[in-house]
Amino acid sequence: MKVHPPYRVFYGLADANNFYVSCERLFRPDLEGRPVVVLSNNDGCVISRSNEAKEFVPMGAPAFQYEDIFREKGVEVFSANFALYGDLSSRMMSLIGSRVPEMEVYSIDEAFMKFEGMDPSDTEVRMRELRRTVRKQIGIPLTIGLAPTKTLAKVAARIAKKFPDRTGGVYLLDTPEKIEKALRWLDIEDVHGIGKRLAARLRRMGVHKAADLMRFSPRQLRKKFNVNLARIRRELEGESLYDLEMPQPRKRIATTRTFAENITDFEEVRERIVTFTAVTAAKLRRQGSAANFITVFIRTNRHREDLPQYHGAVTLPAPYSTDSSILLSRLAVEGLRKIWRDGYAYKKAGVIVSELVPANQGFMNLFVPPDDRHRRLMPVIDRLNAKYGHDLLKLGGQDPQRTWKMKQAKLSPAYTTRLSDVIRVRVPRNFA
DNA sequence: TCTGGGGTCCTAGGACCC
DNA sequence: TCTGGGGTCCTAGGACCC
Repeated sequence: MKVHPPYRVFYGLADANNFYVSCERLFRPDLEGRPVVVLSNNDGCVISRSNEAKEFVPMGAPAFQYEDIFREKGVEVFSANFALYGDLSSRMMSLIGSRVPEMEVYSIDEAFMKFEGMDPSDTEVRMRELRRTVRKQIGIPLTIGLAPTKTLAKVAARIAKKFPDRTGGVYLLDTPEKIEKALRWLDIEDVHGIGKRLAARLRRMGVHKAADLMRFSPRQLRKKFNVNLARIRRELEGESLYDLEMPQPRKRIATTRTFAENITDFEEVRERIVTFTAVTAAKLRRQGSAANFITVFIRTNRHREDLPQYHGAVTLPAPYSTDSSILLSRLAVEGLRKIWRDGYAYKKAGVIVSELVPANQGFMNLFVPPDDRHRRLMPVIDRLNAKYGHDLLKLGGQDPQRTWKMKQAKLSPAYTTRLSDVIRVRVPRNFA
């Protein structure tokens, strides 16, 4: 059922270009026009690439396999600096939010917008202004797509990004003709919600472009694949099914890490698990939730076929809904003891809390009263950590020396969030 | 030697109930 | 002898996203 114009509602997608790389370039303008990549935790794999680097580094590439190429091509390499990216992201989002009627922060570098009852070409003009403002005030280059549905706004943004010269970084998909042309151009795996697996199955059925999906009715797609693909098809035809979403509390919160080295010692893993739990509990408190279950897992390096493999996981119920670092850590260590097997080289571990409820109206277990002391202690810990840094207050189970560290060989300074890292500008005496 | 982390939703299949 | 069928809940695993 094709939806015809005039479209009353338009969705916009504002998408930062190569966001992490753009954040690094902000303080290193000399890197403009040069190949730059940002690596994941532990300097493991490539998670952001400048346009120049995209030519020879695939997304997700293991960094150690590309060291020679980085050297040859003169690629500037950065360890991920999430404190910096998070801070720039929230500045960017507040600025965007102040310039549009409705916005949904979709990810660290993307926001959906909604425009109702407005003239699309006026909106386009405003989006070009917004793009300039963000570039000027935050320093981050944006791409913006506008269309009658969220899925099409993604398509529009992709076109704007692919043809910056012709679009000026903003593209409006506002007529059936333009939409059809876009869908004939767009590869099926580039449709939002269609991943590698689904794309492979679709291509085997002769669906190579987004437009080819229209040969199947939503009912057929639902039957052969799933409801989601049926919805995607309808959205691609201009029928809006996905509205802006308001921020919801997380249903699960996790802290997991790959270790820089293999660990065989129980005490070392236990210390990390306690730290992961403390971090998780702090995230829990920040969103005002309490958990009913905690999952702990440990695993060996799955890429090492020459070593014996083991993956252990266990989920334990809390005696009552809790956000206490102390109680959750106790449970986590109890779980770790259950899954621990001597003789393996552990490479990764993590903690996940689930079945979250609002902290102030948690389900009470009549037989195990919540420990009120923790309830008063935790906010104190959070305030002190916020004020003096995360390493100040630790639980008994954490190593006060913090003997372990992520590998972060190429970390940039925390320019915007740590006073000692703020850039100093020297102004000549006779300036201005 | 070195291969990320944090989320969401959907589906299939088993258990159980009436 | 006849061996139903629908609903619900739960879980594991798949698929997807950035």
